[in-house]
Amino acid sequence: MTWSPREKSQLKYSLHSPLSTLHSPLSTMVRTRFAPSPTGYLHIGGVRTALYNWLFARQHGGQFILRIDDTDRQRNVQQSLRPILDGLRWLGIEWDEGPEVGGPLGPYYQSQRLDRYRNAVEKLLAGGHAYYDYATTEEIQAERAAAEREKRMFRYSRRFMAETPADRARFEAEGRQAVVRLKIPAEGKLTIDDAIRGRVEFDWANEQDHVVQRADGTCLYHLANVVDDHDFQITHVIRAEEHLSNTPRQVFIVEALGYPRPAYAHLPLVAEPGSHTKLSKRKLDKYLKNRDFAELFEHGRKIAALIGHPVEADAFNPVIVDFYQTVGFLPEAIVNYLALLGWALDDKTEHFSRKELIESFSLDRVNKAPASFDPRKLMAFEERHFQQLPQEEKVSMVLPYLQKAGFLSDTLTVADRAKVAAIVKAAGDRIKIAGDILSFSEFFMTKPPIDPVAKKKAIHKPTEDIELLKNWCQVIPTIQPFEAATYEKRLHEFASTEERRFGDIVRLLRVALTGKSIGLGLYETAEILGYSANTTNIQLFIFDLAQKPEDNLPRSEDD
RNA sequence: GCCCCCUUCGUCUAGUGGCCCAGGACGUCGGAUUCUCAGUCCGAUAACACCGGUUCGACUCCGGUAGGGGGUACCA
Repeated sequence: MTWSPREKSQLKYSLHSPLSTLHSPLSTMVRTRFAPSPTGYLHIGGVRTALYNWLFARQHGGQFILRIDDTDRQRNVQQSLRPILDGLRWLGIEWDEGPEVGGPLGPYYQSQRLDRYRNAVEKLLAGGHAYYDYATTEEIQAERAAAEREKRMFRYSRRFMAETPADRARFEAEGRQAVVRLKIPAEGKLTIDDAIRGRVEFDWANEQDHVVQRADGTCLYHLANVVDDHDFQITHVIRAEEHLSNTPRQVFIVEALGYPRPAYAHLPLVAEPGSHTKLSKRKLDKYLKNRDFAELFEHGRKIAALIGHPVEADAFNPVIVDFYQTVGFLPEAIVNYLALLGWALDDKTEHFSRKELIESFSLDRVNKAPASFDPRKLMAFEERHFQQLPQEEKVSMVLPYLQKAGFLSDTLTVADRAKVAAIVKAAGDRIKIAGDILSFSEFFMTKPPIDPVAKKKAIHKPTEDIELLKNWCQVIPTIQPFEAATYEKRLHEFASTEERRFGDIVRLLRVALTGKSIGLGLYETAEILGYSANTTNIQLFIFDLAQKPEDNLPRSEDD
């Protein structure tokens, strides 16, 4: 069933009725959370979930909590957490409570809350909502296989359920060990009013007696999740759609424990480019076959290679946030793009500042269908946000890349900064990512390498071209002051006396000065390079032409 | 298999019964501008998954089908 926006917004308030009817200060409080498991990287889909939680909390003046789901991995948690914490901070998704921030309800690591879970299990057991089960894994598997053979749905027979101390003693005498299972009702329905999907109905008959505690006493995700959400007073559980099917068992635990039910909002998946399958970090090879994805990767790879960042590293992957941070994307652009991946304000507004997002975000305008990740559109947002940056900020963003690539030393001179500022200004919209500054390396080299293809394109007749360049070198000292405007004027005068097409001269000079066929405007290039580099680069080029005549044949028709 | 969710241009989306022979953005393709590239400007292209029903009228409501996705763990 679908809901009108009005119905939906009414739903928003009636949903978490246990809280809103309390008339306590809690009723107006919004608390959301993002609960990553420490995997060592921040997935772009995870960021979107975190972002929506954060936006929702900020909009309502509530709190955004970061909790670490490390029930499964005790080792290297801190190390695996680092990229996640750094990534979130870089994107400006700050948490009010959680790791490195603390908070009144800590600890914020599941691995440090085990006693809480144990208590909950006890309570479940005491209330008759769970039971000790002594079946072995093999026995369960056998039942499952039998069900499959008979083409009926598997449901555990509860053959080794122990509800009395006597039962327990009997099974234990056989050397069996107990897990704790949920005692799911045999029939009946469960309705969930999802803030995004509307009303969703489940049949208890389709649920399993899920295990909540292992034989060794450790507990499982769903139990921990529910207990933590309650302990942290989470009012709105906003998470990916993959959890929708798991919600019944969580609601079961919620009710069995007598907790108030939080509001649920299940977000559509972030899918692969051009598909509706969940975007995965592990399928880089597959995505690289997608032209747009490959282009983004390649763009980043070039930058990374120049700054000595390992491009074969696991985290160097456009599915992972680290990629964008490494090559110099703007957090604002990523946030803007991701906000729109599954949500829209209206039929035209696309460009949002963080503040605007906080003001206009709403759960009831979140879409239901999976949204595929479009590298191209992300890039478009990056371009737009970068364009709007003040010159000074562009310069500050770009400088570290020149330093990392070894074009500038760690201690910057005023002249360095001025030069970079001039390049950034002349580059205009050519710089889209901070790392793009590295495509203007010619300004930082005493002898820029000459691109053979560029050279071939610019050369017509080597001897005449050399002659032309020599003549131009005679003119250079007369360019006073040595600036773009005067350079342009002299060059036009020069072109008319030489009787060569202006475009040809420009092309030739560009290669002579920079070694490339593409670059900034020629006059600006000349000005930034300065008087001496102008003459020496041209002389080096002439030398190159004279040395390797075989390379300098005029290009043929089919070139 | 069973359960749940989803379905508007290639992609992100607007659309809450007549405003829609469907609007915006990215892309793509043309064209203009410039010394290259980027940008900018102008134009074009392209979608309501399908079948029934309800209604004077359906992208919008209902039913079904198909397709896609998720779940079904002593993973999270």
